[in-house]
Amino acid sequence: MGRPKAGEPELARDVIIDAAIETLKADGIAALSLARIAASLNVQTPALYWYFRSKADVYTYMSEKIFRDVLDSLDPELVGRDLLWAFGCAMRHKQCAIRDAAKLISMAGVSDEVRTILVPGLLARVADRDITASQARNYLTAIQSLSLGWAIFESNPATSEVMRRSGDGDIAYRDALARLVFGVVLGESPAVSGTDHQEPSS
Amino acid sequence: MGRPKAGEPELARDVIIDAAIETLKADGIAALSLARIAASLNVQTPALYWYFRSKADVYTYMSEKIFRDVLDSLDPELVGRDLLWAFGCAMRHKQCAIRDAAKLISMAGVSDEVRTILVPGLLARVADRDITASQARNYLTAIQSLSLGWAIFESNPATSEVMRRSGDGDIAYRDALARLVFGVVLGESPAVSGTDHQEPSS
DNA sequence: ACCTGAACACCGTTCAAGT
DNA sequence: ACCTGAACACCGTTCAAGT
Repeated sequence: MGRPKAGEPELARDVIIDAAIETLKADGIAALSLARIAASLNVQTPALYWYFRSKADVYTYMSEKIFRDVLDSLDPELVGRDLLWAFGCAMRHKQCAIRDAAKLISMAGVSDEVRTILVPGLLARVADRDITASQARNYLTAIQSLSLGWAIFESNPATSEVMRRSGDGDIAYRDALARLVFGVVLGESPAVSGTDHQEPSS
Repeated sequence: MGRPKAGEPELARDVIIDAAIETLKADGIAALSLARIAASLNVQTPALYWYFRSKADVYTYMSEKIFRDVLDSLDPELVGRDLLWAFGCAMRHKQCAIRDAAKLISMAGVSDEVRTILVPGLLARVADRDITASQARNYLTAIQSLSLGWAIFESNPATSEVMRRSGDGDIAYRDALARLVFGVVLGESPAVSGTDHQEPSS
């Protein structure tokens, strides 16, 4: 391993992205360098430039992969506010599962796939009976903003100390999410099929 | 300039932080290096290490300065939800005024001053008649998360293209903020003295 | 006390060269 | 087509040395 191959290639875009996300999980975004990603693949750093144009490019596709995983975890039956709620829960679930995922997303660009296919597809499912296309965009922006900001706040040890270090962070998040999505003011979660996230069926 | 001084010092923590924020405004966070900050002060890079322990330290105090400016812009009479609303508006106003302010905050640490004085002071003012201390923390977390995430989303050119490129971003933000703070579902801004931000009176 | 100059390890990126 | 090795500019950080 590590020497030029004459057979099938050693790397692939998916392999690199997966390794990058594993490195992110393990060491956080501060340590996420191309050198470390390459080292985890037993490859020299410039090898990555055959598959990606820049480090920013790697970030973009890491972000796409995370977003796609979130979408895949959603019940395809869901529409409207129920879909928004499930999306908000799944987004938070993913950000808890991958360390610094929110910071990665905040630094990363948006791929063509996400911009022209995934987001429009999601918006189309959200725009149901009583939600216009414009409202769908606004709701989605609010939910993504809330989940992104919340994860970033929680990742800061000083902040999370201020903001209480018990297990009620989830409750507080779901409270805020419910206010954004359903307009309810307090307490009981709305009646939603699959109030938690679902794993992809594949 | 640039040579060791025998008189009063050329630098000071405030001067450095101000120069850093000006550099941030001008060139964005990607170009915010200690070398650039030092160059804008006609000083060598290691000089900054006399005043700050690390680049992270500089970031922390840049963030503190921004937070303090936001707090200073608030009407000291405000309490409870009215204060939360004004804080959410002022936070957004500041993030619009300083490029990449949200990304800076998301990367920066929290200073002792912010953690032990400014935030507790704000929380004490928020916890009014019908808001407990615990609810105040949760509300504040939600508002800071929303404003932070919103600014980050808007800063991404691809995202803001998807999310409509008209001037209604402000309306959408205030809508979401109103749902978080007051629980109202749509439209009219609540009756609040000073629905916009105020400049510091000093 | 306050700042410079030189040095170090690390990084992203490019590119000729190997297979 | 796919990967290495060497090189470049830049970065954060340390530290002895100057005033």
